[in-house]
Amino acid sequence: MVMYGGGAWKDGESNNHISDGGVALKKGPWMAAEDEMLASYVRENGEGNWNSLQKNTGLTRCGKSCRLRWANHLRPNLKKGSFTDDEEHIIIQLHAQLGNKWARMAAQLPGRTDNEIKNYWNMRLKRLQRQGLPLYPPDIILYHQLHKHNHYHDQQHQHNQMYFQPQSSEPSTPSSSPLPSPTPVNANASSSFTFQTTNASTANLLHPLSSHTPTTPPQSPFSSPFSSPQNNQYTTLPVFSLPCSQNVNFTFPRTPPLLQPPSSFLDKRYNNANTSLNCINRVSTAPFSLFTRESYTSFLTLPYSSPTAQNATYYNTNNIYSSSPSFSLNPSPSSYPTTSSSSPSFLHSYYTPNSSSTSFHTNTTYSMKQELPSNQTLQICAFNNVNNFTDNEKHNSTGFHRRSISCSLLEDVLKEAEALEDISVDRPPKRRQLTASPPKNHNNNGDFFSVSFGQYGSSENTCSLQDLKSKEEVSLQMNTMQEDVAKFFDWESNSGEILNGQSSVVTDDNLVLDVHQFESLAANYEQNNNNNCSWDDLHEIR
DNA sequence: AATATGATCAACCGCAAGAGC
DNA sequence: AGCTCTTGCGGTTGATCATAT
Repeated sequence: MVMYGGGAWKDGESNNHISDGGVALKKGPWMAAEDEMLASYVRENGEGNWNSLQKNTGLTRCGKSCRLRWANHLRPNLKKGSFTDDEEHIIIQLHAQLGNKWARMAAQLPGRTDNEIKNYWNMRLKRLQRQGLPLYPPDIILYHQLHKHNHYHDQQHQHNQMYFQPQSSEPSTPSSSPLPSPTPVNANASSSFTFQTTNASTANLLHPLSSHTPTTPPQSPFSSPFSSPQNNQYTTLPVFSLPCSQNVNFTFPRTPPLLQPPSSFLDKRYNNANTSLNCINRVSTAPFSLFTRESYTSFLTLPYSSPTAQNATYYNTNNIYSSSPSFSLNPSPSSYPTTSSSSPSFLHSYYTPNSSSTSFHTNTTYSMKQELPSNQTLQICAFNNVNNFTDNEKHNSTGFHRRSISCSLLEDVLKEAEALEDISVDRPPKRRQLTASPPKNHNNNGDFFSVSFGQYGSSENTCSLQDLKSKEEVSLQMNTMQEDVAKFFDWESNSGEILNGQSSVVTDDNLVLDVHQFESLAANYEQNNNNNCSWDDLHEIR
C-alpha cells in the first residue's frame, strides 16, 4: 500500500496558537518531542486528565489535542497501515449495522482508531458514489433489512429469527440502521420488482453470518433492500435464501440494471419470429460480496425460443448438477417494453406481476460513470453440453434453450463498456483475462453456456465450476466456444442504442432480464427441502 | 513541465453526554 | 437542579503525495 503524507497542519509549527487561560496552546502537527512528553506522561499517570497534562508537563497542547494524539497515534498496540481485507469486511458489516458510529466500530477492531475507520469509510463512500455503485453488498443489505424488521439491530443475541415476508406497502419502523426502508426507496420511481416463486408458502432468508433457524415469521412487513442505503438512486440486489415453499412475493425497491446481450446471438441461435417472450437471461453475481471470493455462478433462465414457454427458471450453476431448479418465474409477456432511449443510463427493468398477469417494465433511472475499480478480472466458464445436466435439468429445459451469463454489476458495466468500445472502433471485441473451462464430458453439441466473472480478480479466483479440465483442454475447447463467447461481446447496434458504453436497451424482440444474486437461493434450495435451512450450509457463498 | 484532480492521512472544531461539585 | 469541566464522538478541513491531463 502506498502511504501518503500525513496532514501537516497549516501553521502547525509556529504561529497558530490558541489561548487557554493565558497559556498559548499550540496547534497543528505534533513534533517528536511533544509526542515523547505526552507518552511519558501517560506512562506515569495513565490516561485521562488531559487538561492537567498541559499544566503539569508544560506541553502547550490542549487536553483534547493530547487525548486525540494519544488515542490515534501514541497508545500501544495501534495497528499501522491499511486495513486488511478482513478488517474491511468487518467495517462494512459494522457500518451496515451501526451507521456512522466510528467509535463503536473501532471497539470491534483492535488496534484501529475511529478516525482511521471514519477516513476509510468516507473514502469508500466517495469512491462508490462516484462510480455509481451501491455502498453495501447486497447480502449485507438484506441481512440488516431482515434484522431491522425483527428489531434485530444491536440485539442479535436475542433475535434469532429472520423471515422473509410477503410484500407490503406499510412503511418501515424507524431505525438507526443506515440501510434502506423496506418501502420503495423512491416513490416516484417505477421500480418495483415483484418476484413470485412457485410452490412456496413461506420463504426463509438466512444470512451466512447467522447460524440460527427461524421459528416464527416476522410481524413487520418486508421488502427487499435493493438500493444503496446511502443513495437511493443506486441499486443493488441481495443474496438471499429462498427455500422451496409457496407463493412468496417480494418487492425490490429498485430494479437491477439491464444489459443487453448481442442481438445477433439471439437472432442466430434463438430467433423465433413467433416468440412473444423472446428474451435472454442475465444474472449477475453478487457485487461486493463479503462472504465469498468465489465467482458466483447462477443464472435465471427465461425461455425465449419457445412461443409458448412462459416459465423462467432459476438455476445455480454451482449446483448445476442438482436435480431441479430453485424456483421459477412466470412472466406474462403481455407488456414488454420498447424503448428508443438514447440516454447513457442504465435501463432498469422490472416485473409487476399480479394474480393474473405479469408485466415487464423498464426505466432509465441513473447514469454511471465509466470509472471502474482496477481489481476486477473477468473469468469465463463455458460449457455447452446438455449432458452435463441432470435428467431433471434437461427436462426442465425442454422446449426452450437456455443461455446464461453471470457476472457482477460492475463486470456488466465493464464488459458493456468494452463491447461498446470495440463497436466504436470497429474491431473485434476484447477478450480480456478470459479463461474458460467446460465441465467434464464436454462436447460441442450442447445448448448451455455459462459465463462468470470473478469479483476480486485474484488469480485464485477461478471458475467456480468444480470440474475444470486442464488448460490445454480448455484451450482447445475455447476454440469451439470462442464464437459463443464472442457473440456475447459482439453487440449490435440494433440491439439497442448504447451511448458512452453505459446503457442498454430492451426491445420487444430482445427482452433482457438482469437479475442478481440468487445464488444462495439455489444453494439453499438444493440443500434444504424444508423451511428450516441455514446459510451455514451454503458453502458456495461463504 | 506545469497544472489539476484524487487519495490519504492527521488534526481541528463543535456538540453532547457524563461526572463532579 | 444547575453549573462547570472533562471526555468522547462525528463532521470537516487542510496538507501532502500520486496520478492524470
